[in-house]
Amino acid sequence: MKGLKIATFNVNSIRSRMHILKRWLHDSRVDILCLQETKVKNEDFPAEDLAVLGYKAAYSGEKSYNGVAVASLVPPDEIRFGLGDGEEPDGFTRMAHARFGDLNVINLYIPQGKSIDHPDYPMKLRFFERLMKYLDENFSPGDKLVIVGDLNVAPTDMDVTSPERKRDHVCFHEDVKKAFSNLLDWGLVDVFRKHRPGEGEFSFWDYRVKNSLERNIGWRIDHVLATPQVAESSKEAWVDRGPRSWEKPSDHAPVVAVFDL
DNA sequence: ATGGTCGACTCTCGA
Repeated sequence: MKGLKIATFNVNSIRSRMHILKRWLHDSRVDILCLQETKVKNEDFPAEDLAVLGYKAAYSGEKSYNGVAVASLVPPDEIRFGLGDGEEPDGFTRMAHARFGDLNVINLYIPQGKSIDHPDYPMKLRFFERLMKYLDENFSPGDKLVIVGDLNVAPTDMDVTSPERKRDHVCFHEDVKKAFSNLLDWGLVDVFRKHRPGEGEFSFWDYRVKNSLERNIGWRIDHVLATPQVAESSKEAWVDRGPRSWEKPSDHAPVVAVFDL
């Protein structure tokens, strides 16, 4: 497939972001959109609004927190949610695995971790380990696999403003950066970085930092990773800042990558 | 800028 567009977007509540999502999907016509932090129970998911735009959605959410969804112009052949390893939290609202023919797409909302001395931080690191196990058990680097989502880690000094002040941050601590690099070492390529080698390429700008978007004080924590043959087929990648400047923006902007598979 | 602002929900938590 030529020009297959895959995108990831942490919407921070899909219902309060629907006006943005509709406009953006109308304009972008991405083929596969992976959403995080939908913050909605399945019974309240706005599937009909997406269907009107031609998108079929599969979703797994809960009240107030977390929630992932995969919206696509062509529905996946198969989709499952969670890590399925019997461990808690099972990631049911943090991980989706969709298969489109021989292309596998994993959509992740990795736990943020709160602070490095909070129990959620080791839980976050454990989540990465469990993800690695999932990859080992289901794939090899020779398979066609794309992993996208809010991984809640800025992998290098280039991926955050003032890295020297962020060494103890749960999205920049050396242990979580190691977890990210373990993913790459497994056999994944940072597709966004491949196409965008420059500084200041962020996907998240904190609400709490005044005029963070205008000053570009942000983080690159939303990622598109792919196995080598898929990465090799990628044509371009970008952060779409449009939705971030629209009315009632999310903290995050969509990250888009195009593949000729 | 150790403050700040959203979203969802009971007022405080998560990010």
